[in-house]
Amino acid sequence: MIENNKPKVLVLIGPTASGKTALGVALAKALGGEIISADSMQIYKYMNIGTAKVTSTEMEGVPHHLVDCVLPDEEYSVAKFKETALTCIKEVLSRGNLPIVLGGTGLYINGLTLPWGFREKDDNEEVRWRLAAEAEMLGSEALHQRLREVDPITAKAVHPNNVKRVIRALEIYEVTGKPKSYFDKKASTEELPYNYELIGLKWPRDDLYRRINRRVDMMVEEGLINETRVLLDKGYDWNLASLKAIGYKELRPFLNGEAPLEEVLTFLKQNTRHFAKRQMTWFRKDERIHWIEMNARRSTDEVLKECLKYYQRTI
RNA sequence: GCCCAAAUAGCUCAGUCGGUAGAGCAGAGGACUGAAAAUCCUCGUGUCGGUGGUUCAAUUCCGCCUUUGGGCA
Repeated sequence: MIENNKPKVLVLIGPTASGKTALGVALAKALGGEIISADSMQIYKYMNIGTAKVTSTEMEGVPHHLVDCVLPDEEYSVAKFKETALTCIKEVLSRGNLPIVLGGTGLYINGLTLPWGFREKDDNEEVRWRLAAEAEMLGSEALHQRLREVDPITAKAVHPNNVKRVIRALEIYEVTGKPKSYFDKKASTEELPYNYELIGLKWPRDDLYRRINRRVDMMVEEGLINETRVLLDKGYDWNLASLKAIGYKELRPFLNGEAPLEEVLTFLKQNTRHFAKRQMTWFRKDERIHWIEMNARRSTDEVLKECLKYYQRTI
């Protein structure tokens, strides 16, 4: 641990259904903290059950930020997240409280806690749209070929089939006139304003999968289907990034009368398991993370104590 | 009881005109810098139901048995 006088920020990560929400509240109460969510879906309003958003009773009076503050059809991004999260952290610190960043969106966690400097706005929906149409017409290989010409470094790192990322790289080039790899290199010199202490929750695969399956059933009991209907009634459509969240998009065939509920729920559980696996892949390689071994027998109190012990050691 | 069909990877099923077999899904591993709960990449040996026979060689052809469907009584 390098000694400096940067303020400490606690970061709690883990896959879905790992118990972050409850532990976050417990930590905040023990340390005088406030929660700053790093979750790309809990940010949206009207999406409560499906995103397993904290309820006001679960908060137990602990302030939660960056939850429930963007409309499902509003544009959002890592860059915006980083900007608002940094503002939030500053405010929490000014109140003399500990900022606790909590979430499972790996991109957001890295965007905030690694020296990823985001420039002035460099995304452009129109360009993106046009490139997508071109990909459709010319094929993904042709688009990748074009990227190879303007930015061979990025082209090498992105698989031709990953059209979305090929498009993004070309978009950066069109909007800024410079290749993506140029910015990636440039950003790495940014100095971080805080000492981020990362704690991760690690579950045995089987246990986590069982928790996921159980939680999906609970979501349905709590009214997930109705919540989805309400979103559609409000005029939000299936093409929005928000409606592509796990828990909503899987319900579509059922709501259209094309598939029985049971079938659709099996698929939803499966997608959630796949997602959890991807989250674990993302975080596993991050050597900054201090892992807490979870299992069904450990009480929240015991886990809390372990987290506190680790946190206090870093002071 | 008789007739027909099926039996191959955890599941659903291809296939081998006889030279020991491959897809999808599941599962596992991985990538990730302004959509990320998104997007994408890699990984397939299993008594080819059992048992006898024909054959240099049988998962493949033939007989019998078992199980599961379906039909006829």
